[in-house]
Amino acid sequence: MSRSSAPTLQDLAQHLGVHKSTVSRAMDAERRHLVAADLLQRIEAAARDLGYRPNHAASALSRGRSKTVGVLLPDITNPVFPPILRGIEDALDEEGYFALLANTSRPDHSVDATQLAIERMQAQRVEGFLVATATRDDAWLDSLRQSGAQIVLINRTDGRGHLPAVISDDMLGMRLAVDHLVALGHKRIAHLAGPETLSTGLARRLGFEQAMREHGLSAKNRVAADAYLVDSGQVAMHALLTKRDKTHFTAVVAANDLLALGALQALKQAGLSVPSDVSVVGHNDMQLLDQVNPPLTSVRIQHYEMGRRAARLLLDALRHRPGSQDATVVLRPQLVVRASTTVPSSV
Amino acid sequence: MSRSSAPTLQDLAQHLGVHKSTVSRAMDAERRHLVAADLLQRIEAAARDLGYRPNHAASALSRGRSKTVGVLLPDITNPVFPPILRGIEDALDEEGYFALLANTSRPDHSVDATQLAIERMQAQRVEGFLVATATRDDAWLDSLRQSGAQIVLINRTDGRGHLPAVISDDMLGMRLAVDHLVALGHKRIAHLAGPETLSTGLARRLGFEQAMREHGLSAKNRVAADAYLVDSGQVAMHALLTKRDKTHFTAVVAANDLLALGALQALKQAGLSVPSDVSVVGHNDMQLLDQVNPPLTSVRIQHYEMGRRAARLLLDALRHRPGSQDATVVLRPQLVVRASTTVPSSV
DNA sequence: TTGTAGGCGTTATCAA
DNA sequence: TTGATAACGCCTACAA
Repeated sequence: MSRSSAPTLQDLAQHLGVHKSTVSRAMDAERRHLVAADLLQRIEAAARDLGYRPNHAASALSRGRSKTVGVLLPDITNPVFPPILRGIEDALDEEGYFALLANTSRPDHSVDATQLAIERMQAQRVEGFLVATATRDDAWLDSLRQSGAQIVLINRTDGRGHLPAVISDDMLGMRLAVDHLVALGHKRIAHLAGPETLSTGLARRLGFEQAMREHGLSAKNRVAADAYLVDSGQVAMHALLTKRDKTHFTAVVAANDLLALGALQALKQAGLSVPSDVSVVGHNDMQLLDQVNPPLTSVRIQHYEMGRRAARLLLDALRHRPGSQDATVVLRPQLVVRASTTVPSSV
Repeated sequence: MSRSSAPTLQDLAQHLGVHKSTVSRAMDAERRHLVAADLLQRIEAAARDLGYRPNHAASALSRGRSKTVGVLLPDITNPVFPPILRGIEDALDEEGYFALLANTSRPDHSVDATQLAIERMQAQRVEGFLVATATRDDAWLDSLRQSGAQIVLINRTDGRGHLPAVISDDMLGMRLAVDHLVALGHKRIAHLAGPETLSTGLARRLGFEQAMREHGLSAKNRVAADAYLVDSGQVAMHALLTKRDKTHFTAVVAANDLLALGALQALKQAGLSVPSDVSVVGHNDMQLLDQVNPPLTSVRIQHYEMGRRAARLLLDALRHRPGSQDATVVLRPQLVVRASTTVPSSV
């Protein structure tokens, strides 16, 4: 009597002396009302007793929906992504979906990890893609889209802006940072920019320039880091420091927290102290930023919400719900003031 | 001629005038040699042309393997888990597997999130589970195991130690911390313990006690935090400070980095400075710990390796490979000395 | 070396 | 309200 493998609809049906179609109906919330109330109860009881578990693979095959979406991240180990992923999974969870994750940045740049990941995901018949790895010139995004895949971008947009996306208002974020510094009395403010291959790098640089312009200040003091990494920030800051004399600026707005941390190190090495000599502002407000030395003023981005909204948008599209298709959702950042910014010492 | 949906083996076969079984064989590395070389070439070419993608749901149904494993984490947002997950995914990736992730700690403790996650995963027919959420008295783990599921624990063990697990040597970790402090000249060392419902909390407390005993020192100075959180650490440290006079100890070994950060805050509030008044050691060496103030000495755990090895162990079990089944892999931690520890000031 | 037939567990469409 | 039948796409015998 002990079955070696999991019981099926057929087993249940046989056990109850009804047809499997009936049991199938009983299992589906949408069609449960077509089944007689008492029979329904017996079926549910039997399902519990025999420990019935629906076989997703069979259902996926039959209805052509895998209840699965692909998520492309550079690297979950980068502190901005965990909250985004958590937001995605919470939203997917509500509709019974799972995320298939791929970390596309690999130590060995042997093969195109992105392409491989996409192929594996397509074999799994994911119903759509959430992409947090877009650069401004990704060809694969276009061809993926043209193959009919549903896509929602997160945090970054592609070059054309053709794809639906959920991002943070990067221009606004930079304005908040600049306004804050100007209010403190700063006039000579430098920008530690991110890579311009990423939409965030570009948008934040533009945002910085515009904000400075609005205050009638020069935005010439700039370097770009080649990646959003602490080391890159340190190198870039160092370059900025040696390029000009040290007192050429009294504050630095970094395009990203990791860059800001690198800047902190470079400033320290140059014998400058933060914030008394130079004020520093980061971007993202990632975890533990309140514990560093000094606690970093930063532009807080709604990472969790970004993931959640993106997943919702994708699910809406999959259900052919009206939901703001082909829309770009722009979330509002917020300045978090901590100890790394203060009034300029030497005016 | 344009097909609306993805081409199948059947489509390919028809296109080539062969039978779908032949095409099926050509697609499988294990049985490819049974197909004539020239035919194989034509099949591969056609597959490329038509853009054939294997349908995973169909193959999963047919062979009863989903190529998917379930991963249970408390919360990916906790900084210890991203590297573990990355290790898991890198290992799974190599064998064509995907991870289905569930964050079991939810703001609303409405229903048992773990139970729900497991059910959803079982419906997806995951082939096994990687569990990083075990407490020392989890009943569900036993019943899951008894239902025939393959399980490998990560970072924490269950109470009985019946299940295969990959953990860090917590006793050794504490000894490294204590030895370091004793070598610096500390004699009165306190322990900021973690919850004893978790195997790590217990093992680290025992490790602390044993290490102290080996040095002929008293291990009486202890408090336990109720969770591995900064706030809990602060509260617990505060309790320890008020319970006795402040100079009752010259160093604190925390069971976890977040607790150590909380301790840092509590000490600061009490007007004590680290490390000149009190030395502090953390555990885990999570990211950015080198950026906090002061940079924290900590016991580094091989998180990435832990995830990777656990996933490998599970895959080995699934393949019925000999692989050290039912074994517990214990990884070696390493002390990372930074600025939060120094010689005791008042001896 | 290739073809045939049947089944994996579920859902959809009809018919009763 | 329930039952019968035929897919869904692939895989595994077994036969040719």
